[in-house]
Amino acid sequence: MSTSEVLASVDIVALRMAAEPQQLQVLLHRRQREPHAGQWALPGVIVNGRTPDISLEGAAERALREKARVVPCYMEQVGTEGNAFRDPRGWSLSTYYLALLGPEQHVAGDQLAFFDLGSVLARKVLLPFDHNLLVERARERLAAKTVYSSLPLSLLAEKFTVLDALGAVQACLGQAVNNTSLRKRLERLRELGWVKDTGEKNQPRLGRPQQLYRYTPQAERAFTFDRNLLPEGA
Amino acid sequence: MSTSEVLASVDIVALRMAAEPQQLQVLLHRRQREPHAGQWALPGVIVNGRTPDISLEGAAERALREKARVVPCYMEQVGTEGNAFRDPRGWSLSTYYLALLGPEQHVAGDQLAFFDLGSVLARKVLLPFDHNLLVERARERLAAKTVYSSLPLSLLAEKFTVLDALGAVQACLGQAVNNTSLRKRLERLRELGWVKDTGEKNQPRLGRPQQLYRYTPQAERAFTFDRNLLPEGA
DNA sequence: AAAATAGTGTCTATTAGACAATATGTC
DNA sequence: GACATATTGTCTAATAGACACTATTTT
Repeated sequence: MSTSEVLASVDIVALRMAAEPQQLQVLLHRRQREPHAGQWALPGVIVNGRTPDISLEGAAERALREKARVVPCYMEQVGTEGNAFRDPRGWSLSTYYLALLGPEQHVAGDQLAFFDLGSVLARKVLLPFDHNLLVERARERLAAKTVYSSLPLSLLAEKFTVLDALGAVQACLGQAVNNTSLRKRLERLRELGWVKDTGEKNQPRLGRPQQLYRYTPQAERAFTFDRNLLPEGA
Repeated sequence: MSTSEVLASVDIVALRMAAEPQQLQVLLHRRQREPHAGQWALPGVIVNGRTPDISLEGAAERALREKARVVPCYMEQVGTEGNAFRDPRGWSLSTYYLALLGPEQHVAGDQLAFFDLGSVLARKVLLPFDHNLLVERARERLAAKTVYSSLPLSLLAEKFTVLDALGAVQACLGQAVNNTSLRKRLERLRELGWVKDTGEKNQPRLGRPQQLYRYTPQAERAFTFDRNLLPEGA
C-alpha cells in the first residue's frame, strides 16, 4: 500500500547576512499545501520517481530555484532526519542542505521572506515539522566550519571590508572573534590568492578609509586553516 | 503507483582495526535478495512504514544488530546519496552511517566478513550499487575527524599502547603521523580524564615494556583538539 | 588640533613536529 | 654488556590572541 511507503523530501536552510545589525537571516516560504498550509517553513520539494530530479543534489537546486528564485554561493548537505512522527502523513525523510546567499539576494512576493536566525533558533518563531531542528543543525554545521575555514566569506558581497568579514564570522559563530586573528587569516588568504585586494576603498562617515577585498575561492570547498579560532574561553 | 515512489534504505560502513598489519577493514554482508543477490555489499536495511523502526538512527542500529550482530563503539550519520540510477529498481535513497567497532568484534557464518578497506577504496573489491562511493565518503569523514579529534581511539581495544593508538590514527588517516605529536595528544587527554593509565604494562618480545592506557570518553562525541595534525606536507 | 576609525607591529602562549637523551627490558 | 624498544626532554616553527602604536580621514 502506498501509505506504508516513505515520504522523501529535500529542505533548504538558506542563510543571508543582514546589513544592520550584522546578523544571519534564514529564508522561509509560506506553505501552499497541507499539512501546515499557510505556515512559514523551510523551502523544499518532494522527491520521488515522478519528479524531474535525477539526484538529491539536483532536487536541492530545484527547490531553491522554484520556490525561492535565489542562487546560492555555496551549498552542502548537512544530513537526513527521518522518523515515523515528524510528518502527520507517516514515515518521512528530509535530507536538508545548508545554502549560503550573498547579502544582495532579494525575494519577491509575500510567500517568501527572510527571518532573523536567532529568533528561529530561540523558538520565538515556530516552524512546522521539525524544521526548527533542521535550522539548528545547519547552523551548528556552519559554526563548526567557521572556526577552521574560510566558509563565512561566502556570505559577503563581492567587495567587502575586514569589518564585514569579522561581522560574518561572528554571526556564523554567534560569538565575538578577535580582530587581529581575523586580519591575519585574511592576510594569509591574500598570500594564497583566495582573497584579493581590489585597490578600492570605502569611506566610512568618519575615520580612515577601509580597504575593499574580494573573495576568490580556489577550490570547490572553503579553505581550511590548521588551527581553530577560540580554543575555548576567549 | 508504487513504482514511482522512492526506495529508502540505511547502509552501514562499519570499520575495525586488523591487528597485523594495523589496517582498517570494512564489514561486508552477502546479499540474500535481488538485485545483486549473492554479492558482498554494505549491511543495510530498507526503511518504510512497514518496518519496525521509529527513526533512521533506530534503523541503522537494527541493520547492525540484525545483519551483523555486532555492537559499535561509535556511530554517526555521514550523508545521504540519492538519485534515479543507483538502484536498478528506480529512484532510491541511501542514508549511510560510519560505525567504529572494537578490534575484538567477531562475525559468524559465511554471510559476513571483514574486507581490507584499502582494497575496497582502490576498487579492487567491487561492490554493488554505489557502495564503493559510500565507503569512500565514510573514510573521508573519518580521516577529516582524525586530524582534529580523539575519534580513532574508539577503534582500540579496552587496553591499548601508544603504538596501538598511533597505528589507529595512521590507518584512519592513510598517512604516517608524528610519534611525538600523538604522545602529546594522549598526554593531554590523560590530563583531561579522557585517557587513563591502567598501571599495567605490556612486554614486547624485546625492549622496554609499554604502558597500557584506557580510553574513557567524557562526552557523546570525540574530544576536539584545536590544532590539526599534518598541516600539509609532513 | 581633536576625535574616530583602520591598519600595523610586537610580544606571549600554545602546540605540532624534529630530534637528542634517557629508561627498561631481553639475549 | 650489546641491543632493542619505550618514554622523556629540549628545541624550533607557526599561529592565535592581547595590546600598543601608527595612519588617514572628518569635523
